[in-house]
Amino acid sequence: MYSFAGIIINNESVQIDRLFTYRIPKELSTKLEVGYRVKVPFGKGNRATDGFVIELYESCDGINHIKDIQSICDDFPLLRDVDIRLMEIMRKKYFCTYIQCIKTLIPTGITRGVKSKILSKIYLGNELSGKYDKEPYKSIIDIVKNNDGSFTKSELSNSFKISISSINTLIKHEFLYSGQVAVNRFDTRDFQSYEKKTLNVHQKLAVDTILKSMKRKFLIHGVTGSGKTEIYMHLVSEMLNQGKQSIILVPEIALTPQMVERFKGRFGKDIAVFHSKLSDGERYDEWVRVKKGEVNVAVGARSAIFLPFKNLGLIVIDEEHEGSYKSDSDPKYNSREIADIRSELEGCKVLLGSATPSIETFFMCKQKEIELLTITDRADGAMMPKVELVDMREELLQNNKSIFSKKLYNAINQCLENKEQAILFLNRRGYSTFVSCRKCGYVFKCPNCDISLTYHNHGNNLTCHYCGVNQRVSSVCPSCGSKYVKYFGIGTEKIEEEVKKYFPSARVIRMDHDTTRGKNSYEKIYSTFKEREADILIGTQMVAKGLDFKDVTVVGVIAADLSLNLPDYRSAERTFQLITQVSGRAGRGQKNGKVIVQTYNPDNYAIRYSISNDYYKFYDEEISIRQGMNYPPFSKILCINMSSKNEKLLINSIQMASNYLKNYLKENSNIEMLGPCSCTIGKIKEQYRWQIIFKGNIDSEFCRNIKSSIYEILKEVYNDIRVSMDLNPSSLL
DNA sequence: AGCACGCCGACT
DNA sequence: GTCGGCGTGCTC
Repeated sequence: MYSFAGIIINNESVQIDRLFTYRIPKELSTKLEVGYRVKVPFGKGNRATDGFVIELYESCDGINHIKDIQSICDDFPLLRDVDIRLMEIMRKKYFCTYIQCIKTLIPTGITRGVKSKILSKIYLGNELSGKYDKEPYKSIIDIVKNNDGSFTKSELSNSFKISISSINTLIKHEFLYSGQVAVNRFDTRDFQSYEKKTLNVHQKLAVDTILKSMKRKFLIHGVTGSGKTEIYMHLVSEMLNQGKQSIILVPEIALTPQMVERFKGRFGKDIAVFHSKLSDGERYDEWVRVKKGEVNVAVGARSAIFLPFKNLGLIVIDEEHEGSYKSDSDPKYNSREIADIRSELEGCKVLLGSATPSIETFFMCKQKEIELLTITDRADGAMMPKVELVDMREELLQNNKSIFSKKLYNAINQCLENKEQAILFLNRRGYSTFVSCRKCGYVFKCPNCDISLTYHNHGNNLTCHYCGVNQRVSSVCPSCGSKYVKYFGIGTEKIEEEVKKYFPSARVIRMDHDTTRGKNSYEKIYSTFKEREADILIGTQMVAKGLDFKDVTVVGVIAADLSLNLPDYRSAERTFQLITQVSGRAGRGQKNGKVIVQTYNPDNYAIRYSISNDYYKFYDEEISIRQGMNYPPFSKILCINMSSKNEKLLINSIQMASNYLKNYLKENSNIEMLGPCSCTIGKIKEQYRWQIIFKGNIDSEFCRNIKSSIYEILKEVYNDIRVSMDLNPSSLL
C-alpha cells in the first residue's frame, strides 16, 4: 500500500522543478496511480495547485511538514509510464523543467479546465396523455419524434419556434427527457476516396525492406514526386493489419489538409488530426480519442509526435530536413529526436522521407545508423522538370528592371495561354522589406526590436515581423523632413501586385503568413488552387514543400539568394533544399514542368547543384566544408542566449558568466567558445539579446556543468535576465 | 511565481 | 507603539 506520492507541481519557476512528497489520504489510495493529475495545497498560502504523480512510496523519512493530496482531477491518468521516462530524457536533453515537458505531452488547456464538451439533447419520453394531449404539445412531440436526440432545448426552440417553457413542461411530466451527449469537436466530414495505387518496383522494394529489416530507422531519399506518400500509406495499412498504430508528421500546417485528405480518403475518417491551429477543445478531443484507443492513425505537425498511442508501430516524418520540426520554445525538442527516443522506448519504426535529406541525416546513413532507401525516378512516369538559371545581373545590364526576368515572363505567359498553373516563390512576406529616406539615410525601425520595419500594402502600414508592432507609414522622413521616402526590397505582396500588373487576366492567390491567419485558411487556399479557381499561386516557403498540384507546369523562384546570405552554417543547405523542393512542384502530372530560378549568385554551389538536381554532389561539397570548419555533424553547437530589458546588467552578467565558463574549456580542449557577443538581432520585444556559443565535442556532462554554473552565477539577477540554452539550435540569429 | 517574514522609517 | 514599505528566502 502506497502512502506517499512524489509530485511535480504546476509552477513554471526553476526552483520548483523537482519532486515534492505528499501524503495520500486513505480514500484516494486505491485509485491513485502514477500519472494522475491531482490537486494539492502548495506554498505558504496552501493554494490549490495542479500536480502530477510521478512516483509512489510506501514510506518517507526526513521530510517534515508533509501535506495531504486534496483530490484526483481526472478519471484516468494523463501520463503513462513511457511518458514519464520520455519526460526524464527530455528534461536532461533540452535543459527544461518537468512541468514544461508535461505541458507538451498533454493537451494545452487541460490544466485550464478544458473537458469533453457535453450537451443536453432532447429525447422522446412517455406517450402523450391526459391534459397534455393537445397543442402545442402534440406538434412539439411530432418534431422531436423526427429528430430524436439530435437537438438541444435551445436549438429546438430556435429552429422550430417552440417556446422553451412548453418544452420544460413536457420534460417535467416525463413526455420528453434530456440526455447528456458528448459532442465531438473534431472534424467528421467525409472525404473523397483516395484509391490505393499499385506500387512500382522501387516503392515496393522500399516497403518490403522496411517491414522485413531488423533496423528501426530508415530514410527514403526519393526525388520530388517519387510517390513517398503512397509508401507511407502502404506501411500504415500493414501496421493496421498488425494491430499497431502510426503517426505521420508533416512539417507545416499548410501540408496537413493534403495529407489528411489522402489518409482520410484511404483509411476512413477515424484519423486524428493534430496541429497548433486547433482550439483547446478540438485538441483535447483528438488527444482523448488517441488515448482511449479510438483511432489508429494520426496526421499532424510536430506536436503530434507526443500522441499517446498504446501500441505504436510506425512514425513517419515527411520532409525530415525541415527546420519546423524543431520547437523554438521550451522544451526545444526536435520531432526527429523524439521519434528516436519513442522508437527506443516503444519499439516502433521510424521512417524519414525527403528529396533533400538534411546533412546530419544523410551523414548518419553513411555511418549505417539509418538504413537508406533511394528512389531516383518519379512515380507514374512523370518527368523531372527542366530547371533554368537566370543571372539577374545580366537582366539589369539589358535594362530589365522588373522583378521578372524575360525567361520567367515568357514562361508564365506561355503557361497562362496553355491554361496551366504556375507557382511563384519568394521567401519573404510583406510588400517592402525596409523603408528608408534617400536624403539622410534614415531607416524606419521597430521601437521594440533591432530590426527594420516591413511595409505591408494591406492596411497600408509598417509591421515588425518579430513583435508585430504596427505603425502608420509617413510620406515625410521623421528625421530630416524630406519627402524622399522610398521603399526597398520585395516581398510576396509586391510580387502579387506586379503579377496583376503584368498578367492582368490571371487569377492570383497568395499564401503566406498574412493570408493564413484564419483557422481554415490553408485549406481554402489549397482547394482554391487545386480546383483551378486560380492560375498563379504566390507564396513563401509554405508553397515550397510537398504540395501536389498536377496542372502546375511553371515554377518561378524570384530570388534564390535570400536564404543564402544569413549568418548561419546551414544557409547553403537551406538554400539547396528550398530551391530543389520548390522546383519539385512543377510537372507532377502528365505535362512537363519548367522551373526558372532567378539569382544574383549563379556560381554558388548550393544554387548550382540544386539546378542540376544533384544531391550527392551537394552533399559531398557541403560535408567537406562542415568537416573543415568543424561544424555539425562533426561537432555540436551549444547556444546560450541571455536576454533582458536592462542592457547594462545583461552585458555585465553575460561577461561574468563567460569568464567563469572559460574554466570548462581547460578540461575540454576540443571545445571552443565564441562570444559573448550581441546576437544578430540585438533586440526583440524590448529585450536586449546576447549570446555565448560553444562548438566542439560537447557531451551531456559538459552541458550539465554549464547549466548548473549559469544558474549559480545568475542567482541574484534571475528575475531580470532570461536564459535559454539550446543544443544544436536551428538558427543562430 | 506567490506569499510570509522581518527589518526599518513615518506617523498617531 | 504600530502601520506599511520592500528585500529575502522558501515552497512537500
